Amino acid sequence: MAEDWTDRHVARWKDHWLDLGFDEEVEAVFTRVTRVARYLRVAKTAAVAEVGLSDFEYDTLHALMIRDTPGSASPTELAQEVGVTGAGMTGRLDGLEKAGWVRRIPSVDDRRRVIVEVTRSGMEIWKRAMEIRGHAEDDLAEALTDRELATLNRLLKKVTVRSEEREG
Amino acid sequence: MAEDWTDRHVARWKDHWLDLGFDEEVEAVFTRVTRVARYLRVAKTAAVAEVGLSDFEYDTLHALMIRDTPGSASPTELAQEVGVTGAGMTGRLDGLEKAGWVRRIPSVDDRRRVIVEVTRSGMEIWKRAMEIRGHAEDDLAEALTDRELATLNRLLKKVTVRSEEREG
DNA sequence: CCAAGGTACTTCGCTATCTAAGTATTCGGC
DNA sequence: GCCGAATACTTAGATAGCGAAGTACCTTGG
Repeated sequence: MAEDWTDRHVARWKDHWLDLGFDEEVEAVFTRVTRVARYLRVAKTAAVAEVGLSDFEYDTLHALMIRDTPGSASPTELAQEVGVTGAGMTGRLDGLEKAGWVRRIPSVDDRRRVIVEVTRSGMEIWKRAMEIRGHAEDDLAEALTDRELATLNRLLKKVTVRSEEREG
Repeated sequence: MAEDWTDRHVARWKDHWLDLGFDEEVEAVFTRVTRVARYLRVAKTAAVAEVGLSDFEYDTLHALMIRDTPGSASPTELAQEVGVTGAGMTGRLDGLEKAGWVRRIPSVDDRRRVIVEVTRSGMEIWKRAMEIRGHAEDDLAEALTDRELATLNRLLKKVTVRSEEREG
């Protein structure tokens, strides 16, 4: 199999790492994970741009949709799920609300709270973006057989389980 | 094996995806890749903060060091390698230069060009950050046996090879 | 050898996001 | 039942990064 960027990277740095105590295999795995994630991010950005969404708009709508209570959440919950601060989420929601993709509803039982709800048009644009994004992912997945995909999934899960332990 | 976030995510959305034509296994794999990358990013941020570097400072020094010509590059090359625009790199280098971690040297044979060079202190702080970051990665890698790590690497490479084809 | 176009970097104005502080509301112990 | 602490969200000010325009320099074709 041909070389990838990571192979060249590792070959170049093998010697330098000796005194840093780096494990070649570990470095390669995480370099590849990071590079796949980076590719996915760029591909996603391009995909969602096709329907007129910017990256962070899609991410916010996506977080809103894939919850236990799809299409409804508090700003704080959304902020945690997409990994931005509360202030950042306020800004995102301002934009989404102005575009008509979500609306803010004051909570009745706790007047500090706000309920964010996706609108019909918000749901629709998200679905369209999802679809295009899915094609990009399917295309990448074709690099693997079904069996390989299952193995990859199994091994990755071992890693995510540990990472989620670490996150607490 | 216990559930991870992705398992719950997929279980929740299986039904909704039917009409979007999503493959459960593909979605799970890329969700996990993204989540591992996110964990690595957060862990790296914490690691490099310990030596007093912010994320983007470390990334820039790192790109400068892991090249064919370690410790020396043009702003444009660095910008491409870390994935920011030229303007962004100008800003980053301003900061790094002020901190004394790199210096800008005007090129003699082409006076449009600038050569960015790491300084002694820049190299040292990068190495210290590298080391701490390495521990975080090793810790995560312990979720796998050597054999599993090798398999994961082999399968991930198939994916990166394809992604690099797509990137052209 | 000069003009037109390309390249390398920087500056400028704008946006998304951050931290910290502010506002409004609810909770909990006395 | 009240007052201090906690919670939910927003506002304010600062910063990193983007795209586009600007500056300086090099290259190339006539």
